[in-house]
Amino acid sequence: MTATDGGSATEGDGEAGGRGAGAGGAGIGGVGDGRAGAGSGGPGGDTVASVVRQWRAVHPDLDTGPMEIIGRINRCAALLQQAEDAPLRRAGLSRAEFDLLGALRRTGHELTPGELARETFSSGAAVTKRLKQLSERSLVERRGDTRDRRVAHVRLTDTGRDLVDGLLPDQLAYEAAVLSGVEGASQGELAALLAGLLGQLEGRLDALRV
Amino acid sequence: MTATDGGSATEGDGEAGGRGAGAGGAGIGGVGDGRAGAGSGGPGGDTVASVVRQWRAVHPDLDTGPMEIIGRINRCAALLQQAEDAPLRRAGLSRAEFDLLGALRRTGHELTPGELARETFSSGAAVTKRLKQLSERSLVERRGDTRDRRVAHVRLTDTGRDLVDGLLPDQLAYEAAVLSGVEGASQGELAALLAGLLGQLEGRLDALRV
DNA sequence: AACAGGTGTTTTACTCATGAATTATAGAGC
DNA sequence: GCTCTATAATTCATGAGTAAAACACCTGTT
Repeated sequence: MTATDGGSATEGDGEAGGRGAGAGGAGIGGVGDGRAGAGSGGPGGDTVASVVRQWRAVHPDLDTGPMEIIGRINRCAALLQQAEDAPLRRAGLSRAEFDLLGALRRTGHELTPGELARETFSSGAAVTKRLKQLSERSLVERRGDTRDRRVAHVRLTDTGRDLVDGLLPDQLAYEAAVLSGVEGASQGELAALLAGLLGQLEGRLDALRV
Repeated sequence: MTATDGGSATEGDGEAGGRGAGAGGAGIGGVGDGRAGAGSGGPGGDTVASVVRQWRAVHPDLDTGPMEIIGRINRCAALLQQAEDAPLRRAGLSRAEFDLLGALRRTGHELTPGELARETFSSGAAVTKRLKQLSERSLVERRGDTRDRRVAHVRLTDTGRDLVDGLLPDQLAYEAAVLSGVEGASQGELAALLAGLLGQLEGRLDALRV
């Protein structure tokens, strides 16, 4: 997120912790958190709307359209990340750890550290560290490949599997509650529009990485 | 983002930073980055869709609806954050730094460090550090309050103002390019739906923070 | 005037994630 | 068999961000 976006992302998704973790900045938006003084999103507007108004007052000639989408996505992500992990924290897991366990659970088979890194969108170093901690907690196990001794295979222990399976319904219920303010039909539209955008982004980002 | 979300946020968002910064994890999604092996989003679907399919295969009884929205928001935010800062990096600024400068520019007046923290959705300590760096680069200046000597007032230097004004059009053009794959009418719908969601989140999150 | 309590900012200690370097291994070409 | 290159995982050094402690200062009360 950038100052143009009126939102913050965080630090990292799943991943970025140092930063991450941190929730991103406020973006062009630099919107603040709702408690913010400046753009508290007056009557009838979210904080991004008020940031956009500020920018338009200063630069009336610029097309602020992109901010209204990108800023809101970043801002929503930042807020959701704070909210989202309540059920996880009760289980003593970080989001990144749950992501890793979830990747193993949903694929249903062993994964190598490299595959886990790609799957969870994080660096190999981060995966190495998480695997160490998770295996100390006996949630995952590693075994070496018999043919290629460079590679390891990671799988969930029974305990790990049970933990994920127990947590998942809580997490989904929590997320459903977070979204409950949005009408059912709108939720469907939103999901569809986001799918379109995401498809474009996933296909094109490399090309745009100027 | 959590494993339920099929997306990552990155490296941090406005607020939470530690986390952040990193590009978040892949969420229940743990979707990977598009280059990921597993859920490469086969024909006709983004990566979140394929993650959702994996979860449904394993837990057919669960309602995966929330993942399709939250996962995509997180994943979009993660990808946008990587892409977004291309113009910024050319200027030698991080997003967080640009957010801070942008807050000063768009409000049009001096802000205290505390106000900047709220405005950019980050911690006071982070603002202190950024101000130090930005003032070493002569992009901002501080002055003490005459009445209350605890507080400082920060303003853009002319150089800082010019930098923001020069960067903003590039940043907006870049964001417009990123969104160009989405039809104009859909962009409007998307912005409106996100505004609705964000309004809900900003109003309700405290209540949900169980 | 002195104190108690509160607020704004900075400092400190720590965490987490990254990229680059490192180690160990595989496999192709000669 | 030996060398060269590529790949998988781990370790190392660094940077960003946080929370909490420390500081500095204000303000109301007695």
